[in-house]
Amino acid sequence: MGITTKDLAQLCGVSRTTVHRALSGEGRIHPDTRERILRVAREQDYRPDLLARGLVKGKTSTIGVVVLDVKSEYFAEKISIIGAEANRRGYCMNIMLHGNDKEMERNQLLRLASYRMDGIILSSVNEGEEYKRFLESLDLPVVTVDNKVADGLPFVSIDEKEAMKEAVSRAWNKGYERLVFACPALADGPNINFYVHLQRLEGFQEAVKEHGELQEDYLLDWTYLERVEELAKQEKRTAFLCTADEFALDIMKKLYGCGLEPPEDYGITGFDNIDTLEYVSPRLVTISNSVNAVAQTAVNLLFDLIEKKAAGEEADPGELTRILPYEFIPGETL
Amino acid sequence: MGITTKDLAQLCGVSRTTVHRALSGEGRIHPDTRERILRVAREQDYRPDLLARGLVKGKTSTIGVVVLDVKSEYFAEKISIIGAEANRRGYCMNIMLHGNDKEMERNQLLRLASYRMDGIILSSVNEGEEYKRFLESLDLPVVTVDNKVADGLPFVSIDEKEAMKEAVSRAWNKGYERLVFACPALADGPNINFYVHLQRLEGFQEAVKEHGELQEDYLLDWTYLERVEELAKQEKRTAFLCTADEFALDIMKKLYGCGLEPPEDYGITGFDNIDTLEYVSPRLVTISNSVNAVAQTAVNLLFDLIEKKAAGEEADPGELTRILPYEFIPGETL
DNA sequence: ATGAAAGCGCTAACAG
DNA sequence: CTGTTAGCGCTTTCAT
Repeated sequence: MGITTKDLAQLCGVSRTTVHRALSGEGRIHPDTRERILRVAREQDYRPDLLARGLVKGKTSTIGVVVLDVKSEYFAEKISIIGAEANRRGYCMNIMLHGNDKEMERNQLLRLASYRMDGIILSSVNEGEEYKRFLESLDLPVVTVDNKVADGLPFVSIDEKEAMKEAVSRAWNKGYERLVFACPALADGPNINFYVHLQRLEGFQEAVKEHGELQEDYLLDWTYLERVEELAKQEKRTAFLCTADEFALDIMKKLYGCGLEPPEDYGITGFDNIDTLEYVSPRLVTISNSVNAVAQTAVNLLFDLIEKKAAGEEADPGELTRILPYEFIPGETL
Repeated sequence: MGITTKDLAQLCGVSRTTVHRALSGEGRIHPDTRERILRVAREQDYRPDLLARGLVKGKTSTIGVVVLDVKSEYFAEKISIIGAEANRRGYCMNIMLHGNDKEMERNQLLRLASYRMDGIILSSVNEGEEYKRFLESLDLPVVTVDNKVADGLPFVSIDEKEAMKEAVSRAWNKGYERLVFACPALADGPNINFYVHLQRLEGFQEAVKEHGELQEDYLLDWTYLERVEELAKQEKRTAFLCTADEFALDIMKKLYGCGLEPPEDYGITGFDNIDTLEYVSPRLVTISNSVNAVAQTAVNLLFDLIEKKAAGEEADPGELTRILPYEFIPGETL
């Protein structure tokens, strides 16, 4: 490395402690010596070794963020917000990706813990009690988002189920007679935590039951595009309720190729309200999962927990789970 | 924290060194003691303190990545590739964002250096000799991408200029008589390093000169959408050459609202070939900046430099800059 | 107002 | 094969 406090001490003819006092601004020190030390430090381009500091302080003023990847606007947006808030509080953010790999996720978390992150925001692919214990063993605040790992862990999300139910109701009110639930992602299981998608599925099923005459159908694997034409061409007025905007866009693209367009020939809704929709016509009906609000809430919660932990307090279990409102985004496709 | 090697030593009735030997697998140690120590370590859920290890080793097996943000597919894709390669080599990746803030970028880099990252990949908003010296003062390998900071620094990119020239040529060959260079981003300067966009501008200007009869026009600030209708409706056949797909999409959207569509009413090309284009019709003509290749090359270069540095060797200056080929992506809008 | 000494948790050099 | 010692660079008592 470069120069150390020891070097500075020697250069200034003082002790390391005095150097530290000058640098940290804490403790009594003669203004002159302080200025002298600071000047020399600047001249010598002194930079504190954060590893050493973290080691002795037992904390790093850094929070970790572990997500699937960063390719989806969904995570990207979240990360921006978390990072901004962290910076505002004088913290740093450390992003790590797990790429849907359960073991990788574990390793990334272990690593972050071993680097003494002060807290972590996690979008997990794991779930269950065993994993919950693992997370707790890290012995630092972990706030989960997107996928629920287990009850009792800090968790921030929107009411996915209710959102899907509203989509069904709206389709029903528009006179659609047959609803197709499209979620190819569910075929990737059971290795991955599909909490979100499952919630949406549950919401769909419950809502369909409430409307007796409604027919239901499902597209639950990656060959889903092969069946959409057939489904859209049936007599009954059909709407596709997709659990992600991407699926909806792919279906629209496919059906466009077959000469079919919403809302005339079929109805379709997405989920997530990704930015791409701005450029797509007709405007896709979708549901905003309030990324900003979720991210902001999650990071605030994390800092609450960090402060509580630093103060030696226990977190209030009732405050750990926060379900935020979703927002229905109207469009032209239903 | 949790348990330390000291605790393990006590629990096993051996010295810390022996514990270390068991844990690291290095040095002579009796198989029985090793097994015993490893067992206890597992039982006690021992995890090495990476800060302490980094401190003594002087390296962390982690590389840093500093980019604008993570919202653009461009960075996201790069980050994925860099992360994958880092993991493959047993390294970790640490992502930090500067959000186009020059000071922030400096701070993020300082921080990474102070955490003893082994190397950094940087998409900078700074430039110039002074900043080059700053980067060098960090005393660790830094590979720059996207924006060139200064000559002599490791830099990976595509031939932006040549790409733009090809776009001009193609427009010319298609019979367009007037070319509009659209790059609102240039208005954000001069605080930011617009190397890429400037390169594209230069390419445009040079190419236009080579085709004498070609008329040229420029949209260089964020009010650009206000003028596109007027420009598109002129007599001469007009094509907009945009320095980013987003600008092109916005123009198309705007003109669509005016009843104008490419390629009948005007021509348009983008830059970057972002994923969103898949869902947009008509298919935008664009230029792929080979993100994957750039990222892969950059990360490989970085590891070369890291190894060279570890071996105490000097890097070959000739190998520092790598310009990769771009790819012209045909479509329906020109 | 300054300094000496101890310690964070780990690794490395050198003895035994 | 195992242990002792020292040190990474910083912070934190406790003296002076």
